[in-house]
Amino acid sequence: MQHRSARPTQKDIALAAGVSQATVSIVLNRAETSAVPVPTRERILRLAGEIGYRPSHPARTLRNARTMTLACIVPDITNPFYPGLVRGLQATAAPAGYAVLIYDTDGTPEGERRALGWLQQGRADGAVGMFYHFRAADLTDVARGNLPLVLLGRQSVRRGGPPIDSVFIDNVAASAAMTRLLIRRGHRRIAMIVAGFGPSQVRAEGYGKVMREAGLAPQLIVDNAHSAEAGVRAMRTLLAQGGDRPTAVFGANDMIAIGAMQAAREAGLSIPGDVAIVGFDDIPTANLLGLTTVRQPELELGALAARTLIERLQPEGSRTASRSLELDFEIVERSSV
Amino acid sequence: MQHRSARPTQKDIALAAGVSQATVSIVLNRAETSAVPVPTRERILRLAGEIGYRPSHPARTLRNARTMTLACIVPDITNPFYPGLVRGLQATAAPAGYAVLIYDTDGTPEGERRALGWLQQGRADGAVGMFYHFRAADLTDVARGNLPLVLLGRQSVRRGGPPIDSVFIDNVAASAAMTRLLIRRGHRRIAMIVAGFGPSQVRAEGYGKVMREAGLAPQLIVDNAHSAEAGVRAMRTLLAQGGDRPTAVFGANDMIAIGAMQAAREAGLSIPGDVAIVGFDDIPTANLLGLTTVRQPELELGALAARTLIERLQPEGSRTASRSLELDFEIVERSSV
DNA sequence: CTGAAAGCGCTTACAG
DNA sequence: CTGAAAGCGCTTACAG
Repeated sequence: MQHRSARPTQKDIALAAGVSQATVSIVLNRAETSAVPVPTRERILRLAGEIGYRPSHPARTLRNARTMTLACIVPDITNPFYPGLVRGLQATAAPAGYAVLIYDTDGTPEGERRALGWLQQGRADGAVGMFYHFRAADLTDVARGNLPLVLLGRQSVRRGGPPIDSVFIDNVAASAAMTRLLIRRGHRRIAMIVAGFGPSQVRAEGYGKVMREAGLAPQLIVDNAHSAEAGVRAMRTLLAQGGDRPTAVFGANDMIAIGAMQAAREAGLSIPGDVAIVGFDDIPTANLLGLTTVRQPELELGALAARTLIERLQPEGSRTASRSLELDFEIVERSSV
Repeated sequence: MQHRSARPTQKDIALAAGVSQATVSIVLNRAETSAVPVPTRERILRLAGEIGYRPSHPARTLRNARTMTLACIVPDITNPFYPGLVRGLQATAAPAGYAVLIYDTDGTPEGERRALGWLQQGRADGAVGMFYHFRAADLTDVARGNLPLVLLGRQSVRRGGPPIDSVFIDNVAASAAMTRLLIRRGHRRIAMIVAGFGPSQVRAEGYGKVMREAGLAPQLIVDNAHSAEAGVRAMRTLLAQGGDRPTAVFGANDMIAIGAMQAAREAGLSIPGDVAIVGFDDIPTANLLGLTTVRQPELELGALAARTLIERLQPEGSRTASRSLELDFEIVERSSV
């Protein structure tokens, strides 16, 4: 009962059909009916069905040097931005025959290193990933192993080395636009809550630029995570400033912004009456909470990343130079401003 | 530049070190220093480092008949309940050397069939999954292929066949408890919004039982998804009932409940003043929206599923009978009641 | 038209 | 102490 009924192989079919294993392989894989006489062909197909034959994925992988698997490397799968990305990725990958391997790096250098180690073992044919702690240069090793990489977020142009593509929205422009919106609404004391790494960096850049251009003093609160908890902590710090506290707070992502909203409400403040709060990403919750934010088209980003990766995996795919693919963002105004 | 620098293999190291490939394998894999003389050993290890050797995962998989991969099959990764589960799964799987493959079935029979097909190709050593359309009996084929399965949700006891484990909370008891809470708060007209499949079924059972015991008439609104959109649609239907409309609405999961909240607010109703709303799962957003709900410990469920699977994959693991592992739920009261 | 053979990169008995 | 060989399950030239 607990017995391992070994999975049937082509050899088993060949034995039953009285042909060679190679013939079985040909019948099962090649469309051209020409080679094998129809009766033999049909006998083989019938037996394969009866016996419950399934091709061995590991064997095919070794033989064909293709895993038919794409890896997706994310810092935190529980941040709702990423499941949307994964879904877009998978929706494009699955019809093309690719499975999706997920690595949650937890946003740590060790996690990212571990993910790269696995990639280098040939677990996937390509990867799309968001790295906080590695730059394109660090990733060249991986890409050199003939493993196409699509990075989320813009990358500096590299010369030489294997192509590394990227898909992204213009984070600097988006956070600049959001900052301008706040200024237009009359805000002068605008703080931004960021983490010291990852997407926070470019987003802080757009914010800082616009603030200085407007003659306003940027106020960055740096926490160590892109989470709601980080937002709560930072917001409490801001509120402790008393009378000088900002009238508007920009979270580097929606999770941070939502945490900030929570902390503001706990402190008895109304949004946007006492303080305006905005975020970045447009995760589903943002809509429910009325959070004004920057919409990133995560499904499209995932789908585009998958398409780019799959193109690279075509025979001629490695010929073209690195591509930087930019999608449009959108400022979504809701009730939190 | 675009050249494929083929990945180095044990053969390359052997060539450089002047030993056989088998010796390289032994040095790289076996702890016992005994067999190979220290200088040879060190030379091999040094060369392996210099040459940038990484074991080929596909080759190991074929040879060892183990993929070191666990599959996770979910109906909708964008439902925030599942990323938490995935995270718990991965946090336990990764240290044990297992990668996690994600399949989003979209809750459709085709999606589930495709996932099972992939499993049968030997892409993973085991799987934890939530199936809407297949029952344990349908899954026996997969399990018979010596692929351990951990189902999310209680399964009817099966006799014979390979063991299929399950991890779950008592959904019937949980929805019964939630329904009792609403009754205790004085509600009499309590409706439940469900999908016609998946976890909705057992949850509707607990609700119906308690309602009838209390002499109240159950009112089930059946939609075809466990999404916020489904909640919006169903809530609009309920509100169209006018004066007889329910004073409390129970969503079969939090997404549905959140949709219902949205529709209620759009209709100008206050929560819980005009209508109480409760959900099921306790996704992160529930906390932010003040939704009273049933807490499922998703991280623990994921971790427990991973541990159960990994135990099954041990040499003696297939000996024990099927296990049904129940975790405790918790009613989390917030402001929506 | 079909079979025998090589080989993908490993691990593991088995010889010497 | 180390090498030669077999084999995991496939695919693909290459012979006949």
